[in-house]
Amino acid sequence: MRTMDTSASLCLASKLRSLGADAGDLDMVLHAVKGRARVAAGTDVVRAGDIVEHLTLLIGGMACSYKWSEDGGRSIRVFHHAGDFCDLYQYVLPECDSAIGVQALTDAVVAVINHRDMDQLLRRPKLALAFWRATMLEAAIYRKRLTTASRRSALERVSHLLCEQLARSEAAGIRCARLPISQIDVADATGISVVHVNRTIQTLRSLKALSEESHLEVIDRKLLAQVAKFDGRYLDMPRHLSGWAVRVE
Amino acid sequence: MRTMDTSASLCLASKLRSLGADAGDLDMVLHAVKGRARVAAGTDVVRAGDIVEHLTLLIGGMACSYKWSEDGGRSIRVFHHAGDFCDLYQYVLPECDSAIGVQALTDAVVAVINHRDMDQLLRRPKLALAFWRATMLEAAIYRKRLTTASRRSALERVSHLLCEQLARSEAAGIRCARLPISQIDVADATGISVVHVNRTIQTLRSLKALSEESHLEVIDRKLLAQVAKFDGRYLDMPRHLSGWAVRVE
DNA sequence: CGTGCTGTTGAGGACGATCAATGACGGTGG
DNA sequence: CCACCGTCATTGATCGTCCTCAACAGCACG
Repeated sequence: MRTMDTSASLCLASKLRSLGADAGDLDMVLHAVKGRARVAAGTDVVRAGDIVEHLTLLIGGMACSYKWSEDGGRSIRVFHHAGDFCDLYQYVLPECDSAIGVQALTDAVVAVINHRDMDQLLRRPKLALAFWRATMLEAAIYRKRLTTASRRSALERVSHLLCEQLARSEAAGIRCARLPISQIDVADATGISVVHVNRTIQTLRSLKALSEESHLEVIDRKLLAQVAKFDGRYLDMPRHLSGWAVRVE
Repeated sequence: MRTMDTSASLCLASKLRSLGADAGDLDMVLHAVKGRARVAAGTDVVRAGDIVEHLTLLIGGMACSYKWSEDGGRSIRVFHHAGDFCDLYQYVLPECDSAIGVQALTDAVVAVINHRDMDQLLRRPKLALAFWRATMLEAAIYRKRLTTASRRSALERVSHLLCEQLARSEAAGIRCARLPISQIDVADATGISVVHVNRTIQTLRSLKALSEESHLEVIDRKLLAQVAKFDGRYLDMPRHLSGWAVRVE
């Protein structure tokens, strides 16, 4: 394994294993992963509009997929955590939605898998299913957000978003209550105005769910989850597949 | 082909072909399709909570996937048209989200493919990719709706929903301006209150985009698409893959 | 020491939810 | 045939959430 360091193979391996891949599968994937690189916070990992010939893999740090809407606003579709594939959809549906960009929220580490190599990897049925599941997991996130987005109050939406990111960053092995997300990011991800996001966050602070500091730091996860009506099971699929112990909150 | 009639094999075949499957793939799939059945409008095709051992295929008619939310309201996640798989996610992610039901909106015809047979089908790489793409197409719908849901006005959301269903029913080979959807369905799908959906539809009627009758009938697609800021390209992926001519509106 | 970005606060107003009632229509049983 | 019921569509009135505009404070940056 010259092309990958330990942390990289660790986060990718645990992810794929949890999706049902076996040891042989993992080995093939790790051999296909190329071009590890550092990206500074705030810069684009995948530029909107580029035609990509490879799949981008987020090894470390946090990023977001966004799109510019007609009216000039940025809309964030989803956040990415260590181990996530940033543009799997580009491989599955080439030429579709190439206007999506991926931006690093923190200093990040990325790697790539060429689409040509993906073709080979998918000849392994279990691996194909694992990749399929990865996209389904993302779809489950969209579905969940869809119901929360159109039906719930700003307080619920914001706290649900925070719960989701916290749960996912934990699933990626990072246990940190502070999220590297600005209030503007929250606004762009929820569709709520920045001003109202600010007031909402202040409400969460007064409830003692978030810290008083100006960055986003969760101090009472249980309360936050309660406010958000957060039920993380929709993210737990990997745990089920891999037969891990059910999480005890 | 004893198990399927012409229309059934037609709609399924054209769908899979557009997703990249070849003739041999199609043949295998058609052999795996079993148990064709009629379902009356209003009844459940897939009962919420049931553990299904097969994949349900909508051959004819229209249906919707819905879920009961905590507060007793019904939330519609997505509408299904002829040729759609109703519960592909159940195969990919067993035990996840089994609380989703599928209800027929019109008299419908359904068939099934056993999960065991799916395992066999997926050994064919092209077919696996085709199924993967089918779920990605659904995910694209969720993504699109996510941005419209959280950012746009009721008028845009409702008209966008109508445009989407019209485009999809046309993609399924049905060219009919009348949609078999009640205002309640629209409300449950958009997250807007029934009362406000009604007022919104009246606005669309006064704009001459919808007919004056009490059912939903589109009389000016162009205007509706304009109001909705509808760009159907996110649904056009099958056309791209199959190299079909680009649709001329 | 300006410049730009993020966070914060205030005031006014629009959009859409909610509650409540009524109408239209088809089906069902008398 | 008609009274009754359930479902869906429609209308009015009130009210709350959240958007918009506008201004300012803190902080990092050159």
